Amino acid sequence: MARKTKAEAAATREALLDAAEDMFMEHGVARTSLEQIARHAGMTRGAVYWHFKNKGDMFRAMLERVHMPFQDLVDEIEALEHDVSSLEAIRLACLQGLERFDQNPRSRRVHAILIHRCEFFSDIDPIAMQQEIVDECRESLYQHLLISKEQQMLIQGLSPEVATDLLQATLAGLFHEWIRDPSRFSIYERGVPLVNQLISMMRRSPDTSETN
Amino acid sequence: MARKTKAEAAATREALLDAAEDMFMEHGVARTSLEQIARHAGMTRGAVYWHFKNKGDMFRAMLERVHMPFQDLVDEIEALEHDVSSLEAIRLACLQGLERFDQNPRSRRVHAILIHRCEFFSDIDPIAMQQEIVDECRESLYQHLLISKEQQMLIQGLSPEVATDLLQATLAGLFHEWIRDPSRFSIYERGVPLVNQLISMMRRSPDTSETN
DNA sequence: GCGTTTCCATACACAATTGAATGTAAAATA
DNA sequence: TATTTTACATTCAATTGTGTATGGAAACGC
Repeated sequence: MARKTKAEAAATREALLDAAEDMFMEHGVARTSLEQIARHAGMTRGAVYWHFKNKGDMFRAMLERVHMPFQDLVDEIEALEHDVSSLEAIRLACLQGLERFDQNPRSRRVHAILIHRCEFFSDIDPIAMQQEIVDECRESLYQHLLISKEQQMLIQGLSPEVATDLLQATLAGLFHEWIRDPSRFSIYERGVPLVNQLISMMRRSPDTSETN
Repeated sequence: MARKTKAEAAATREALLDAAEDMFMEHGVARTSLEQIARHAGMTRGAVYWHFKNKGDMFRAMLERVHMPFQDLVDEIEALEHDVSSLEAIRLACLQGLERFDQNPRSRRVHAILIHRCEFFSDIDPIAMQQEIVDECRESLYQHLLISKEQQMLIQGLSPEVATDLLQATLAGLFHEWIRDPSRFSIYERGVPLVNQLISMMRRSPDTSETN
């Protein structure tokens, strides 16, 4: 086989990852062989074993193409329109996140694979990967809700801990419900009223003069 | 091999399912062979193929041992202590469900397998199974929240649809967070304040005289 | 008590993957 | 331009899992 340009080689690498996404999504990770992936990309297993160590390595590379921490969303919001309360920043970051998922089919597909199309294999632990993502999001939420509490933005009797549990659970539940079959509804359209309703129920009304 | 008593045969069937749960949980469904399951139960594949058609059939049987619809919980609540509002019935049913999960290790394990330890295989579609469970729960919640709305139990501006989305998402999110690693926290201890807080935020306070 | 059925072990044939070894022609490099 | 890498394709050996067929002894029906 003729050697390819560096650019061409990079292109086949991407093509292999695209093919992997396709096959993983359609048949599940365990039930797709490297042969199937290679064929679907118009190559052979030789190409796969050149670019990746094995299926686990391929999976990892697939995930790295769409990684997007929640804190980055908050940072973007706070950088863009400053002078906004932390509770409002959270709300806007959530809405922004929903929009991203709604409009980035690759991110959607990869997350669907991570959650519903794979189990253990080789040295990859998808559950641990999900845990990492959730923990990062949760920690970010908690930090901002802690500030919200200090800023007297939360209704009385609502601790930042419970608020975090509530928001995180709601977002996770919505996400899981949606990712199970994204064609059923738009996560954005269902999520926006959900987030707004929840945040509004948690936000202290400014006129009342409650203490703590 | 000698023939066993009917009782003995039933016992080995249960033992095989127990072994399947163990191995599925530990290594994932795809990566455990029927040989491994049989060995772990102290038998051979002959026993497996006698009691079950194949791995998919075994999986289905495993699920049937722990099936528990949400509506049954509500029915139990309403049968036990009648004269309770539908919103309160939902709340109690949720708490009851949390307690069940907390105290039934088999149910916990099987659900963990369904959600995190399997993907497609043979004629089994785990995602569709999850969908069925969620849809049943969702429909039950919706019916009762519809009644709650008619009974003027919900705060103004909260539709039964959004209330359903909210409750279902929260429960699902909590459940997923917990099932990912049940040793991290007790779903009951975290869930009780979560459910109470959410329901209380949705419930209209009785003294005010809002309309609709 | 006798035939039949049941419950399971053993053995076999078959297919599917995997990792590695080898080949090769063009691109890089010097 | 000569040499060395690179980017794959092809082939091979080995493993693993599956479904089925067969056998045997004890339990069950009568």
